[in-house]
Amino acid sequence: MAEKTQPKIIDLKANRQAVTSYDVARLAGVSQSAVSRCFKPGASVSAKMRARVMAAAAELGYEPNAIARSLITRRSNLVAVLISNLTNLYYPEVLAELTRHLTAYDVRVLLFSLESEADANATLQQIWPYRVDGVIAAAELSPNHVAEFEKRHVPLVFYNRQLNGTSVSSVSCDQEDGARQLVDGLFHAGHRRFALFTGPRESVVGIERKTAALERLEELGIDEVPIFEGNYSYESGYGLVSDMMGARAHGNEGAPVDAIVCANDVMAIGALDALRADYGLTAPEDISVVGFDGVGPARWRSYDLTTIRQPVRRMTEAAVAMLMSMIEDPEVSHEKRVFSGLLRAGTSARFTAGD
Amino acid sequence: MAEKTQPKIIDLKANRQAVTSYDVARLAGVSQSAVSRCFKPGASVSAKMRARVMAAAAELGYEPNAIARSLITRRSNLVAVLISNLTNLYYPEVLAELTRHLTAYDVRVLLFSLESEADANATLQQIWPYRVDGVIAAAELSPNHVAEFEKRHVPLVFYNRQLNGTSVSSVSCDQEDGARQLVDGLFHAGHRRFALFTGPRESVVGIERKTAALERLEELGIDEVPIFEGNYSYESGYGLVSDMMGARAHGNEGAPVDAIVCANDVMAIGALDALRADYGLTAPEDISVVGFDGVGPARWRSYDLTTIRQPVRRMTEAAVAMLMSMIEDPEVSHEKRVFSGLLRAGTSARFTAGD
DNA sequence: AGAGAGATTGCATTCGAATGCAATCTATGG
DNA sequence: CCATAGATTGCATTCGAATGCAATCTCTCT
Repeated sequence: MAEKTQPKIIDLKANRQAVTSYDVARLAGVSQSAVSRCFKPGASVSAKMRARVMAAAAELGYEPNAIARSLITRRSNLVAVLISNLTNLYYPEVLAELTRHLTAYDVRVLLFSLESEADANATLQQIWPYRVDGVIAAAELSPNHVAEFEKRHVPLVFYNRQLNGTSVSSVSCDQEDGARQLVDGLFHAGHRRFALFTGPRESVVGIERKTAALERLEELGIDEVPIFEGNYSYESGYGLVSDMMGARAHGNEGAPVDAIVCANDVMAIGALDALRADYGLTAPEDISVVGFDGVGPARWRSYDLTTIRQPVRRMTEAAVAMLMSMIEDPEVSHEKRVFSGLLRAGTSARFTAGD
Repeated sequence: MAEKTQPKIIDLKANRQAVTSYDVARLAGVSQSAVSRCFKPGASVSAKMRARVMAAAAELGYEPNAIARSLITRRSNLVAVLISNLTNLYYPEVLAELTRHLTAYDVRVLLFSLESEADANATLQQIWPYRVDGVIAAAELSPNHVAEFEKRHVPLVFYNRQLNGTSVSSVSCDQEDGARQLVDGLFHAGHRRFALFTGPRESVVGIERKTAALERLEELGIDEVPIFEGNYSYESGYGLVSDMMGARAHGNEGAPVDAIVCANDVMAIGALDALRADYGLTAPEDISVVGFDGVGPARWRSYDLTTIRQPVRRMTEAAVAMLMSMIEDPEVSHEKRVFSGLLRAGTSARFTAGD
C-alpha cells in the first residue's frame, strides 16, 4: 500500500462529488445497469432489486448525473428562454410563468437576456453547445437565425413575435384585435381626435398595434392621426406628450387631441403623468389614454388604465405545450396560436365597450 | 454495399446533430485530440494544425458539445440562480444584471423561480443532477439547505439574504443603514409621528429594515410607533393605510401619523395611492411616505419616492465575482460584502438629508 | 552535421449513465 | 416434475470531448 501521509486530503478527494451509479451498484451487489434501470421510470426491475438499490443509493447519497445522462440519451432536458429586455415590465411575468410550466415537464430553463436584438448572434452561439431540447424566444430573430434552428433541428417557438414568410411555431396575442377593441371603445364613447404613441419603429408587435389602430380609425372615417414614436419606456411616453402639445402649438390646425392610444401600458402611464403634471389635464375628463398589455401597475389607483390584458397564463402554457410536443415528435407540423386579449376598462379613458 | 432504398431518411439521420470532433478529425486528417486542443484556448497546437482543423470544423459546421465536455472536465459552466418571486418589481433588474455579468464569465444561467420558500427543497433536487458550478440565491434558504451545498462542495452566494450563524458568502445592501438614513431624514425634517409598514414577518430583509428603523427612532426619543404588517405588494401598502386610519379612529390616542416608513417601494406606492384617493391626503404636504429599493416606478412622476436605491449593478457584479472566485478556488474563504444604499430624495416626503 | 531542448501530435483512457442483446430466473400449465 | 413464455439481470458498448504520457518533429546551437 502507498503511504498514508495525508489522509485528510485523500478523504476530501474521495468525497468530492464521487458517488456514481457504480458505487451504488457495488454496495448493493448488483450491476451498474440495474442501478440505472431503477432510476428510470417504467424500466423492468423487480421489487426486490429496486428496494436494495434505492437503499444503497440513499445510504451513499447518490444523485444521478444529468450531464452524463444527457450525453447518452441525447436529451438535455434543457430549454433556452430568450427574452429581449427583462426590465420591460411585461416580461417578468412571462418568464415566471414559462419557468413554472416548463418545470411541470421536468425541464430546466436556461435563461438568455438579449440587451439588444443585435445580441442574437452571440446568444445563439452560446446556446448551441448545450444541445438544448428547444427554445422559446420572446425576442426578435432574423430569418437567418431561424434557419440556424432548422439546420440543427432544434424546436423553436416564438412568443409574441412573428416572422413574415417563414413557417415557425408561435404563440401570440392578437395585437390587431386588441388595437381595434381599444379604438372602437374610444370611438363609441365619442372620441374623434386621436393620437398614437407607438413603439420603436423596428418592433413588430408595435407595428401591428399601430397599423391595426390606424386601419380601424380609417374605417371609422378618421384619417388625420398624428403619430409619435416612442420606445415602450415610461420616459418616452412622458416625453411624447410635450412633443404632441408642441406640434399643436406650432400651427397644426384642428382641435386638441382627446384620445391617446399608446403602444403599451408603461408609455400610457408616462403619458398620464405628463398630462397631469405638466398640463393639468386629468383622465378621463380632459383626455383619454389607453395602453396595452395589462401589466401590474396598470391597475394602480393613480392610473387605472383602460388596456388590453394579454392572457399571459394561457399563452405561456400554450407555448410550453407546443414546444414540448415538438420535442417529443420532431415531425409535428408548425402551428401558430393567437389569443385574443381581454379588455380591461379602467378610468383612464372615456370608453364604451362594444356590445 | 447495402441497398440505398431510402436515401432521404438516411440523410436525415446522418444530419441529425452528428458532427463530432471525430468527424472533424477525419476530414482534417488528424487525431481527435488535436481537434479538442484546437478548441481549447492556450493548448499546444501549431499554427498549421489549427488552420487545418478550423477549416474542417467550419466546413462541417462543428460545434463542441458542452455536455460531453462537462462530463470529463467536471465543470458545467452552469450557475443556478434562485429568485424567490420574480414578479416583485425589484428582481427583474437583479436577474438581468446577474445574467449579464455571468455571461461575461462565459457561464450560463439556469433559472429557478421559487413561488414560495417552501419550494426550496424541490428546487434543490432539480439543481443537483445538473452539477452546476455554483449557485446565487436571492431566496430564503434554511440552514439545512445550506448544509446540502457544503456536503456537495457547491459554492453558494446569497444575494440580500443572511443566515444567522452559518458562514456563507453573501452580498447585500445595508438594510439597517438605509433604514436609519430614512428615519434620520424624516426626523430632521420635523416628523415625530411615525408609522411602519413592514414586510411579511418571515422576511429577513424586512425584519432588518424594521428593526433598524425602530432602534433609530428610539434613539431619537420616539417609542410609540404603530407597526402594520404587509407583504411587499402594492395591495398591502394600499390596504394598510385604512388599517392605520382605522386604528386611529378606534380611540388610539395621539395626533395623526405624519410619516410612513415602508418596507419597500411598491408598498410605499400603494400607500401613496390610498392616501391620495381615499383620504385626500397628498405627500409631502399632509404626510410623508418613504420606500426602499429604488425600483423604476419609484421615479414615476406620480410618486417620486424618497427611497434608498440599492446599488444593484455593483451588488450583482460583486456577487458574480465572488461566486466565480469560489469556483476557481474551492479553498477561498467565505466573505460577506455589504453595500450601502444611496438615498434618493424625491417629493414623497418632507426630508432633510444628513450633513 | 549532430545533439538536445522544447514544441507538437497521437494513443489510450476517462467522465457517468443508458441500452441492445444474451443469459438467467420465475412462474405457469400440462 | 418438466417445458416454456415472460420477466429480470448483467455484459459490453456507446455518447463526445479532454488529457497524461509517450512518440515524433523542429529548430537552435555548437
